[in-house]
Amino acid sequence: MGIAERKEREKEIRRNMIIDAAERVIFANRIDTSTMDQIAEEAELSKGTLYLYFKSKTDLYLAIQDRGMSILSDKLARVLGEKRKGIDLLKRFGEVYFDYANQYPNYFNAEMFCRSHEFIEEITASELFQCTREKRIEIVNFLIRGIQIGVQDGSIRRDVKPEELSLMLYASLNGMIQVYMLRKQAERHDLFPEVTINLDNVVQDFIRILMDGLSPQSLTDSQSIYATQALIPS
Amino acid sequence: MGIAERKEREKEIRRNMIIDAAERVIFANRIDTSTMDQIAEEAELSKGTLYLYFKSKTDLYLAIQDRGMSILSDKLARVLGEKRKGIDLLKRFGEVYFDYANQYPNYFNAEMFCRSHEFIEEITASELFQCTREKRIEIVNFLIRGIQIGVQDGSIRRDVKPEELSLMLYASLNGMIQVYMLRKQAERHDLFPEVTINLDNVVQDFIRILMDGLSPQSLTDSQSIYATQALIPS
DNA sequence: CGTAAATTATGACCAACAGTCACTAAAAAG
DNA sequence: CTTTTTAGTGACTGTTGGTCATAATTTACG
Repeated sequence: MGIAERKEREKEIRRNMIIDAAERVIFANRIDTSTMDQIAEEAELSKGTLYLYFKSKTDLYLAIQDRGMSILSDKLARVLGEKRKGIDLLKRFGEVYFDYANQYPNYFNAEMFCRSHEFIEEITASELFQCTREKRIEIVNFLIRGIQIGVQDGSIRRDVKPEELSLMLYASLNGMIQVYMLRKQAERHDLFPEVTINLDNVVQDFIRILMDGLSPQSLTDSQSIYATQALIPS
Repeated sequence: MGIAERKEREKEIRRNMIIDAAERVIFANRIDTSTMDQIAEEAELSKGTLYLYFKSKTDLYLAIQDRGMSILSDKLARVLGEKRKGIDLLKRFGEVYFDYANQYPNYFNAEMFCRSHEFIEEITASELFQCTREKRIEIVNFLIRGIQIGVQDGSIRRDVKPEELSLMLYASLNGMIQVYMLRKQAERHDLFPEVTINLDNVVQDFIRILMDGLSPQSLTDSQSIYATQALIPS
């Protein structure tokens, strides 16, 4: 039975080599200007072989995204390990996500691309999509955990619903970073030099404003965001 | 010289008919599965003619996006006309943007698509892009105006920088609505039925949390988001 | 008018590219 | 050594964005 296992391993290695080649090609250009022929050449394989390992070009990009999600998930897991107040955990989550996007802009792009195509049949059907989806759920669960901790230790207002708030944090920060990345790119290309915003602080400041909105003291009763008290999971 | 003017008008009309046809085709499917041949047939013109009016398929989509931006800009201008406290203006801006996205999901999609391709040479070079860019700047200026009003009437904390905050509001809400739209779509297709978040409230709640973060009372001095006091434009 | 010039429209054609498949090569099984 | 299974190949196909020589229509002008 050793042969089957060895073959399995070899297949995995080859698969990863293809992804490596795809990253080299796609990250140097863009997904839409990279061709499967280029990737095949970079991988020193024929095009047909790529299709033995990936259903489509999109599927291959999904695999790239998946690598990114793994990295991000690991980083966030480490944060959750730090013993902090809930609100500080959330802040750190935000900062870590931002750092990640800066460190791996190409993975962040892949994430954005895949998400914007998320509900296209082709993608939803892919196994890889399911795989990434689980990672994303894991990430959201980290957030939820942080929120629960914050509600219990009193650093986060008690009227938030963890599931909803986690979505908000993820989605809004996502939008912020997206715009941040675009502007950074514009800066690099010297487009729109008339715009002079200190980009590097603006994401940080956004995180702080959001955290302020989540602090218990920010809230007068009349402003309570929810009509009914949320059930706080134990 | 009346002939030149009439021709100009006729050209404009034909141009708009092409955009109409393109909307019918693209909104019924998606940009990437719609072909120029389909659009040409829908417009009852030959494909070559489309290229007399638009440089490329993307350019045509840019024109569609532009329509959306006009609608949005008008809506926001109307809000600014209402006499309200600054913080309430911002809240209304957010709600109006959200309503807009619900009312014209296809235009919102176009906006997202075009923005994600914003710094590709082909797009930046287009006149249409410049046109839309001006509208977007206009929109951001509405926000800035609202923030300035709020700072002056005391409904918004004084330490925010209007230019940066406007970017934050736009970008983060954008991210929120993006995710909202995707989830809505998932709901419609009955994907992931295990996720049970009340989507319709989550955007509203997000806006409220953000507004809480912007209220003057939300801030203790030690939490001041900016190390140095921002210059408040008169 | 009628004819030349300019404008507008056409659709056959081209190049690029994702994806396929009949065939070959290599490895494993017997 | 032969058969069977698995892995890999690259010429080929269908589709599509975009082009261009040509045709139709409109305007200018003697």
